[in-house]
Amino acid sequence: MKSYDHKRIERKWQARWKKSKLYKTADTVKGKKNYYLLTEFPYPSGNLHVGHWYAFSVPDILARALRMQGKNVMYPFGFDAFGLPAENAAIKNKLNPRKWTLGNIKYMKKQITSMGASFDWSRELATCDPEYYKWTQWQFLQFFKAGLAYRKETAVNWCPSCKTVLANEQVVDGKCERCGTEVIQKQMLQWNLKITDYADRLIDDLSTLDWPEQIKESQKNWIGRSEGAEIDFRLTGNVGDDSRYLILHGREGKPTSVFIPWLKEELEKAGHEVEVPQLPNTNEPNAYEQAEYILKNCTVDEKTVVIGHSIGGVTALRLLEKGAKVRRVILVATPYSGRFLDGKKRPSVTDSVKKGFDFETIRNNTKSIIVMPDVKDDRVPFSDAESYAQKLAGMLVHGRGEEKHFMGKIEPDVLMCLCPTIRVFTTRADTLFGATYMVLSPEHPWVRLAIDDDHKVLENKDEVKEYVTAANKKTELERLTEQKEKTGVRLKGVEGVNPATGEKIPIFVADYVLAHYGTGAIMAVPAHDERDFAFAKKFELPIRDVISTGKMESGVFAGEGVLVNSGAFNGLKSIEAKSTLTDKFGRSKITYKLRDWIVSRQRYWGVPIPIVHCERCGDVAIPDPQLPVTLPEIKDYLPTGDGKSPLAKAKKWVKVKCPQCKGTAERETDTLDTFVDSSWYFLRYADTINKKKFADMKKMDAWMPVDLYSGGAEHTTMHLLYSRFWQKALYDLKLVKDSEPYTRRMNRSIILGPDGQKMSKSRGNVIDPDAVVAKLGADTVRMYLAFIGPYNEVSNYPWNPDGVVGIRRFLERVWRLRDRLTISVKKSDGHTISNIERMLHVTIKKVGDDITALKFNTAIAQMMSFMNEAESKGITKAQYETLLRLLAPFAPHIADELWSMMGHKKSVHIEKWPAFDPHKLASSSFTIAVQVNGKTRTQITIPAAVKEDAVKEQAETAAGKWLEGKAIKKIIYVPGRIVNIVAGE
RNA sequence: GCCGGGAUGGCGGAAUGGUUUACGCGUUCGACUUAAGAUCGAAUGCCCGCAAGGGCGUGUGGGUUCGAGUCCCACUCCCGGCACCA
Repeated sequence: MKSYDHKRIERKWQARWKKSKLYKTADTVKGKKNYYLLTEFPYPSGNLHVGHWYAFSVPDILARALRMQGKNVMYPFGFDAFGLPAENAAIKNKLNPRKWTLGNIKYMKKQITSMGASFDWSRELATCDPEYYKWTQWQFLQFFKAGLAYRKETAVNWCPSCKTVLANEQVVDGKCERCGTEVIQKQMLQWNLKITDYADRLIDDLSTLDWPEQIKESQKNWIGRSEGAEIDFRLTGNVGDDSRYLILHGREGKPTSVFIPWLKEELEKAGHEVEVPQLPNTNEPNAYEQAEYILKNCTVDEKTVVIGHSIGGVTALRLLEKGAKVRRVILVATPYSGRFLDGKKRPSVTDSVKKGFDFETIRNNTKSIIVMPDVKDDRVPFSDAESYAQKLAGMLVHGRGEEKHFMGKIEPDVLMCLCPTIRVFTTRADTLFGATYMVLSPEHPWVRLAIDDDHKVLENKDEVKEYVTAANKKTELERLTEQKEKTGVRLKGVEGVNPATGEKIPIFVADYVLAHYGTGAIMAVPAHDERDFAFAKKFELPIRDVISTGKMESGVFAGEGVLVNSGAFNGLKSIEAKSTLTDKFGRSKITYKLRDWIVSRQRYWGVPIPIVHCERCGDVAIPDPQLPVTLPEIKDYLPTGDGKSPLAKAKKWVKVKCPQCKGTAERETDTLDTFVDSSWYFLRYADTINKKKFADMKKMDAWMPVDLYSGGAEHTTMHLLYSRFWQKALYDLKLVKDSEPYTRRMNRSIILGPDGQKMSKSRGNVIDPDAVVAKLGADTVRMYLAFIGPYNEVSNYPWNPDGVVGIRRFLERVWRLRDRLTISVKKSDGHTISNIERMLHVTIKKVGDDITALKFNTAIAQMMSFMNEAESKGITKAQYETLLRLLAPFAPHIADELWSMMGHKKSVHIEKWPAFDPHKLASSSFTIAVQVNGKTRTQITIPAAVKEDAVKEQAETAAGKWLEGKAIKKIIYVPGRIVNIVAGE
């Protein structure tokens, strides 16, 4: 007969499957359950490597097996087509990124076809297709309208080589993940997504998922939730102790609104006089009227600090305009120019707002102005605060509201701005008695305030300023690596008050305290914190042990202890002391390491952010009918270098009419991070062709959540976290029905070169799959990759060129076996099952079980064992055909060829998966081990039906040699396994 | 430092508390061949022994058990995540 010609066979069957549309998946099939098998879609780099084969052809085994087992399986394919390489190629070789990408996709599709994978190509997608990114933009705008997308000036990771902003996840060891260049810090206005709002749910919902523990742990670490306490430390010294305070509430407010009662109490506790008037006409406030009212009814003098919340801040400014002279003005979540982020106007307030201010008079009538917007405010645009701070020559403080727009009952940032208090975060409230000094980060708002303040708060302002300026120049990494010694400067003229002991303690600014974590300020407990200890040693600060460790030597860091050994809490356990002290002096607080997701990229080849910047209306969403905002064609893809995207060069495109006021405006020129594109592609697969929605709800319902998602371990804290966030955000907007996208996830291993090293051109150890396929066939390559190790565990497997040959041999043996099939002979006794029939049923069971468990390697091993037996004993036509059906998912081409050679007209891939007969699994007799005192000595063969006593007797006889001179104490018989004779002297 | 995962022949790996090393590769011997390759058959954990057989073997040390790769305790090393995160 013909020999196994893989080239002919693979070409033939790939063409037939395509022609008969064998893998086109309907959304519903009567009587079949849907199963959504997803593998991470690739970037169209232009060439298929072994990793792609491993990623796509091995899960195809599962897809095919589940189909034969009666599931309606969707196994889709697409391309993550936006991103840097296309642009780099464009810059380097003067190619159009679109043409380059589309060319690569075309070529790769051809290569992928050679895998013989059962992809449903009718659902193919590419993220650079306007029909796709129209919906990326649309979803982004839903988030924008819901306040989940916002623009903020942030210190961002900037790659000087790629000339773009990088997400934290793209910075590895302080270097650009892509090009290895040292990343620097740069202040830029960036689009952010509020993933931090979802931190708790992203952690808590992990428990509902069938994911490997390793991935869950990684995500938890990344989010970094830690439960601790915030404790307020009052300041004393040159902090304007004789100030009196006038608090002006906002629209629809009163003296008991929001944080006002709390703030009043806190200020009075510190010994200040506080006045909170009830302003007139709060429903439709008129700032002029309110200012008049204050002048008439309240005390306003040069010791007065005026605090205006929201529209109350406008009143404060009008007050100064009218000539009131005050010590300081603090605008909390103010001012706003009469428009809101949602685009709605509130006409009743615009009169007294819009009129424009006499900024000069205001500046002259106060010694300082602080503008403190809430960085997470979703009502008042942050940019308003920036421009007002500039016009007022005021200090801009990036505040953080407990509630958006500073609407919380307690707003510590407001109190901090007024000087008397610094709030610290600690997980060790039990060590409060040991806090002997405080440290603020160089970026701490109060430090910025103090060095800019007209008042003489600090006695060594210049020294502090110098330190802060130097620290700001460095990146976090530089601070860490450049200096092993702790540095810092004491803030002279102010002291903190330890709320537990009442003692006055020094305050330092030092860069070992991080600005973005907790409150950016700490209470230092040198006896129980290594870092504080090092700092205290250097600056000769007191070290007080408040936890009895028994190990404490004078001046030596004591580490963690058990019992609190201080004043009122003597003998209390740490945990008890923690909660007691937290309740008494602070409040419990949860912090996260996770930061918001910066999504803007100063790059051409990405999704344009569908926003228009209008002088009058601010940031305005592009209306739905105008979507998608398509990428304009440009000539030069190089970034401008000043932080702007190459899109800024498309002048005609940039200039638009504001959709709201129809005046001239400019388009946003940044594009979206490609992780945005991939945050929802799995939803689109459910309904790739939909022109009215990103996907039809019913169709998504048919497929989502994904049953199994296979992908690379490198996406654990990036794509996997982002897409979970995206799904939850869509869920909250009622756009999808599930709050989690993937039920089961597995991370895939990496295929190394034959030398055990990562494949790379420079090492010369790259395996070209096309070459191996040409030589040995796609079936061999697929099956070898499945055989190399368990698929559901992360490891690194070297490609063994000899090992591949082993699989090819196996397939050749299956091919040749067809010529040696025996004729079925009925056993005369009719009861006993032939050994080969028994083994076939064992194989059916094991192959099925192992595929479901993603242990393709042992499934293949079982088929090999069966083949070994089949070759020596011979098998019947029916048994052979059963083997072909088991082989079909693994080696689809050869299986279909042999199946048709057996005389079948239809493809083996639409056959039913063979069922095993449980009665046929058991052997009629078996060999068991005989142990003496737990050591295996010999074996006996016994019939299946034999009684226990007979087995024991037989074992005793067989083991006689090892029992000489010993008394048998006990015999343990485990049916089918062992007999253990326990004997002694 | 904290958290998670792991360590089994020459190699990739199997193994519900029950014959350690299935399956494949490699190696050795044999058959076929002028020869090589391919193919087929046999052997293959280590040590001692002509053999029968014996001893030792799943990172290290202990424990539980009739019996431990598997369960418990302590440790070593490797991989992954986080990390001046208070």
